[in-house]
Order: sequence, then C-alpha cells, then structure tokens
Amino acid sequence: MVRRITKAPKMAPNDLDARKATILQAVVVEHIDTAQPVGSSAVAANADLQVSPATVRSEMVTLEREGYLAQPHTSAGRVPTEKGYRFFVDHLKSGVLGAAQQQQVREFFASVRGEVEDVLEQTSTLLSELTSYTSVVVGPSHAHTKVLSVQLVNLDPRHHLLVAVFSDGSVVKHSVTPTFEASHTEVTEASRQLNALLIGTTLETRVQVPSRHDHVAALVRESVSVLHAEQPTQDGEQVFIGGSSKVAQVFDGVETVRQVLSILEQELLVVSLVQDILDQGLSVAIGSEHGFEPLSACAVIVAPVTVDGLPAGAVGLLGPTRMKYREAMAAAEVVSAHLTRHFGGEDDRG
Amino acid sequence: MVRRITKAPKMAPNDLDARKATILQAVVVEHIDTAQPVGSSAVAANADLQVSPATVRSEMVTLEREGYLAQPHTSAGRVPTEKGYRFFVDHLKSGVLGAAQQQQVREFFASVRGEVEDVLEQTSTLLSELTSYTSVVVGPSHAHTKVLSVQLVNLDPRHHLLVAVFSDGSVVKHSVTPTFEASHTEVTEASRQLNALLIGTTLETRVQVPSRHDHVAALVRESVSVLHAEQPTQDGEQVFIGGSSKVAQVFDGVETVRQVLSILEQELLVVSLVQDILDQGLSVAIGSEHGFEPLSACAVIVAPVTVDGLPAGAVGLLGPTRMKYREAMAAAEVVSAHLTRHFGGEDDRG
DNA sequence: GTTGGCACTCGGTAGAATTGACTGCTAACA
DNA sequence: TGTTAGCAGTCAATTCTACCGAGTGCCAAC
Repeated sequence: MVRRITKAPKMAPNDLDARKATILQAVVVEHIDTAQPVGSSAVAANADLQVSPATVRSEMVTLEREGYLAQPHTSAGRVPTEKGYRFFVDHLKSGVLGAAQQQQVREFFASVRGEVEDVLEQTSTLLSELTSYTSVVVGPSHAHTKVLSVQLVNLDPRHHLLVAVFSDGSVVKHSVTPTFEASHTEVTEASRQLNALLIGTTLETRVQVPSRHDHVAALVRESVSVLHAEQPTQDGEQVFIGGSSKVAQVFDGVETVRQVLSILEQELLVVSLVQDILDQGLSVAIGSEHGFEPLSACAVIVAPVTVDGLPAGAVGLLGPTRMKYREAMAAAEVVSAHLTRHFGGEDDRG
Repeated sequence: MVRRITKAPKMAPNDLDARKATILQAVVVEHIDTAQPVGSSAVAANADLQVSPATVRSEMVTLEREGYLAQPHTSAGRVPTEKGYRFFVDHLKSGVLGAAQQQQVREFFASVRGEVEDVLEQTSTLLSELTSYTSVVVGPSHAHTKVLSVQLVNLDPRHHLLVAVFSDGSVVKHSVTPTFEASHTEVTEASRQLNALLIGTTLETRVQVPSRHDHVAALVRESVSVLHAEQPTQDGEQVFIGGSSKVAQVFDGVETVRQVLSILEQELLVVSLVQDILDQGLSVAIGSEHGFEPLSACAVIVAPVTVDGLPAGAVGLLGPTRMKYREAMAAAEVVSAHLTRHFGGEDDRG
C-alpha cells in the first residue's frame, strides 16, 4: 500500500491547526473582554497573526461549521459556543495570580483563626473578593469521623439535648424528647452509657443498644437513633456561599439573576453540583456540561481541597460562561492549595 | 423623622380630611399595583368617590404641596412619597391572610420539628414563599441564658474543643490551643473545674478563675476567656434569610438589586437593622426611616417574637417601598404569632 | 492558499413626528 | 364656596425613517 505523504501530522477529530486555534482563542479572549461579537478584523489586528481579515473570515467559517463559534445574526461577528470555550480552557496555560492578590491571600491565611466553619466562611468571602464572582466553599464531610464525646444535657424534664463531638472538631446537637420524665440521675447515667457505647465509632457503625425497658435504656436508644438519623440527609456537608451579590453584576437579565440566586439558595443542590463536577474529574464545567439546566448560562470552576491526601471539600467559583477563566482558575487553585495546607499542617508560610 | 403610631382623635397638623385620605390611599393602592404614576381620572374612577377628575386634581395639588405625593415629571400622574406611604400604612386596617396561606402556615407549624435553628431557617423560607419577598428571621439572643454544661474535649495534645451548652438549647464551640501539651487527665480535670465554675452563670457573669501556674489552671483560664470573648461580637444573634432570589424579581435596576443583596450578605447589619426598627417601636420602616442609606429603596416589615413575654427575636420582610403592605404585614404577624406560640408552649393547634 | 475588493445584510442609532396620558388653569355653574 | 367641564400645554414614550457602519460571503487576481 502506498502511503500518502500528509503535510500535517494526523489530527484528532476535535483538534485544530495552530492558526485556527489562535483565531478561536483570540475570539474568546476578545469576547470575554467586551461581551460583544468579535469580527474578523479585530482578530486579524491581533499581533501574532500575520494574515488579512479575509483569511480570518474563511477560517471562521470553518470554525463555525465545526461548532466552535456561532453568529448571533448575519453581519455580526462571531461568539464562542460552549465547545469553543471548552477548547479555550483546555488549552489554557495556567495563569498566576496578580502580586497584590497573592499578597492578599497570604495575609488572609497567615492571620485567619478560629473554628473550621469560620475559616471556610471567611475563605468564601475572600475568594469572591479576589475574583468578583460568587464563590462556593464546601466543607469536609463529617461522614467518617469518629465520636470523641457524647453528652446528654437536661434542658427540662422532658427535653434533653444530645451533644456529640467528633474527631474533626465538629459538633452536632439534637433534641431528645422522650415521652416520660427522666430524672437527673437517669440522664447522667444515660450520658455515661452513651459515651461507653459510641466513643470511637463513626456514624455508620451500628451499635448494640440496650433492650431493657427502663428510662435509661430508652434514653440511650432514642439518642442513638436520633444521632444515626443524621447520616442519610447528607447534612454533614457544609457549604458557604460568598458574594452572592456579584450575581447581579456579572449576569445580565433579571431572569437569569433570579434563577442563579434561586439555585444558590438550595445549598444541597450546590453541594451536589460541585461534587458532580469533581467526580467527572473536571475543574471547569461550562454551560450545560454539568447537566444543570437552570445554570446553563454559567460556568463553574472547582478545585478540590484535600487533607492527608483525602478529599475534604472543595472551593468553587460561579460566573457567566464568558468569565475570566485564567484569573478565576488561578484564584481557586491558590486558595484551595492554601486551604489544603491550612488544614493539613497548620503551618502557613509560602 | 419617625412618627409614633398613636391614634389621636384630634386632627394633628399632619392629618388629612376624609376625601384627601381616600384619594391618597387610592393613589397608593393603584401605584403598588401597577408600579406606574397614577392619574386623576384613575382615582376618580374609584367607586367610593363621587367627584370628577378635576376635583381630584385640585386635591392632589394640595397633597403634593403637603408632601404626600410627588410627580415624576410635569405631565405624569402622581406617585406616593415616603410620607404618603407612611400615612397609608398608619391608616391600614390590619388585613387577614388568605385561607390557603393560613392553611399553609398552620400545616407548617403543625409538622415542623427539630432544633431551633432548623425551625427558624425553615420559617424564613415559609415566610418568603408566603409573600414573595425576602424574609429575615432573627433568632433569640443567647446573651442571658445560663450555662448548663461545659466540656473540654481532646482533639489532640495541643488542640482542645470547648463545648458549652446553654439553657436555651444553644451550643457554642471554641478551639482552645494552649502552648503546652496537656495530658488527658489534665484536660478532664480542667473540664471538671470549668463545670464547677461556670454552670448556672451567664456569659456576662465574671467568674473567679484560678491563678495557679499549672496546666489545668491555664486551660481553665484560656477556656473561660475564650468563652467570654464570644460576648461582645454579638455573634449570638442568629439570622436566617430566606428567598434572597426574590430580590431580583421585586426590585428593578441591577444596581439596586446588587446593593440589597450586598446588604443581605452582611448578616450582622441585617440583625441590627431589624433591632433598630423594633427599638423604635415600629412595625414598618419605609425608605429612609430606618436610616440605612443603601436600603432607601426598601420597606422593611418587622414583627417581634416573644417567649414568656420577653423579646426573643423577630421576623421581617424586605421589599420595595411599593410592597403589598397589608398582605405582607399580615403574613409577618401570623408567622411571628405562631413562632411565639411554638417556642412558648410547644402546643400547636389553632 | 492568500488577498483585496465589492455587494449585501442587518442591528443600532439618531431625529423627527406623533401619540396620549397627564396636568394646571379658567370660566361657568349649583 | 366648592365643583365641574373644557381647553391649552407639557413631556415621556412610541413609532417611523433614514442612515450608518460593522461585518459578512463571494470572487477574481495574485
């Protein structure tokens, strides 16, 4: 068989030659900047491309046919499609944060103190200030941490408060309201037994509860069941959303703003969105890629946070598809790295 | 200037004769409904007013001169001023909730379960769904509740978690990170001493801490100070905001939306806003009445929640100055009454 | 394969004209 | 004196028209 001499190396079906790539990237950059359709001459004016607008045009026709660009109407410039953005971010050389911002992040993590929740909440504010997009910080799951201490506290004879402390520093409280009046000593004894029973277990562990019919046993049974009931709701995932007011700046169209806000209100949804994207191994989900219909006008950037090499939450940014990917991705990465270090070894210099 | 809501039989200088009042009210109602300036003929068409548009016009001139109405421009209808709205709400006969909504509220409170925080959060969602305005629910202050239990839990030798349970069922946690490594027995002993020291006290109570130089005393000192440090930040006030996406529906102008959202993000601000309004003895604050510049396009409705006759938080609604006062006030009152009952005596029927 | 040139398309804008929803004023009327 | 109809005047909003210009696709020439 005679082999053809192909000028260009074989290209994967979805790949573009250098010039098309340059043109596409120029269109994306310009459109992100101006929010306007981009014309051939604007692209041609781009220094590192020594061709005329006419040439650019014919390339753009191809790019449009292949689905990277779209025309709002005849006689308008081109706008990137989802696929176009995808190509763009896939070929993005990772950016660095501006010096001032780096400084801001360093100072933040050098000075931040307090409980995990506070740190995460403040981090979400930081991230949103850095980028002027809405940020999402998902806290570590409490699923696998161990019980360090359980206590049943008497509020009044019929109301008790079950307070459990976990090895990751989280605290969970639940009302226990038996149908009988429990004496102080009974509550104390139940508390003692709960400790013996639960310390060192995780919420998944099934434990052997006493089957006796006295008050103490009943208290213990109800406490255990109320605590274990916590599990399936996935309530353990905390999420902190920062800068939701940015939504109004960054999206246009009241209806879009309303939809996005309304999603952000449903925090469980946001957690699962971020989780989904992470599970797909993505760091950016553009438009419909995350399969979340009401957020199809959005792009979501995520960066995982790990503790001891295990996933322990994530940080995310939510903006329009024409968001500043490079800067935003850099910010998310830097912040997630700092968080990882912060929770990993408390040592904060770098 | 804040006007008291005292009903004076004599006509105070700021009072209006019956016809002017009717006209003003018609303008307000119409404008709330249509968001448009209201003309004299629209008012005259109002059944219970047997006068011609010309008469209405001359009355409107007076109302405008007295500051109840304003004209966006010469040949437009009239729009209520802040003073006009104020007159309107002061003379509003309290409305009742629609049957369906009443039902909804009853069902909600009949079925709601769980911790105070959960109830409040869900209540804020309920309130915002009832009214389609953004709702604010302020939880009871933890300021005066007594310590029921304190516990110091070992996370690792250098990190301990102070967990305090209060008589109102609230739980507070704080890291305690001494500069030395504490043994397990030392932590237990500190925990015991803290209990002896703090149980029954409030956060305002100054207690006598041990001045010894051993580890236990140091742990106790740090724990006490960390717990008392909680106080000034007023962090004890919890606030739950529901339906922030409504902001986008209800206000027009991106900038207004952004401003309002941005205020809502600062939860402490919201708490103090609600508190201020309550302190002034108002149930509605219109426009600039609450003195909050960035919210001058808003009206805020508040209704206190009491437990045992003492103030224990509040519910609020935030909407545009042209909000549906009657319905919204009714909703706020009904919900606050239900909350009051819910926390008062757990008995929920009616 | 690249380019300049050209005809064409179509959204956006700027002005002018028109509309219509108001008003304030005035004179007549009860 | 209070009320009313009538009328002239104002001004935002709308519609229309003409036009501009950014941008395209196509084609012939290089």
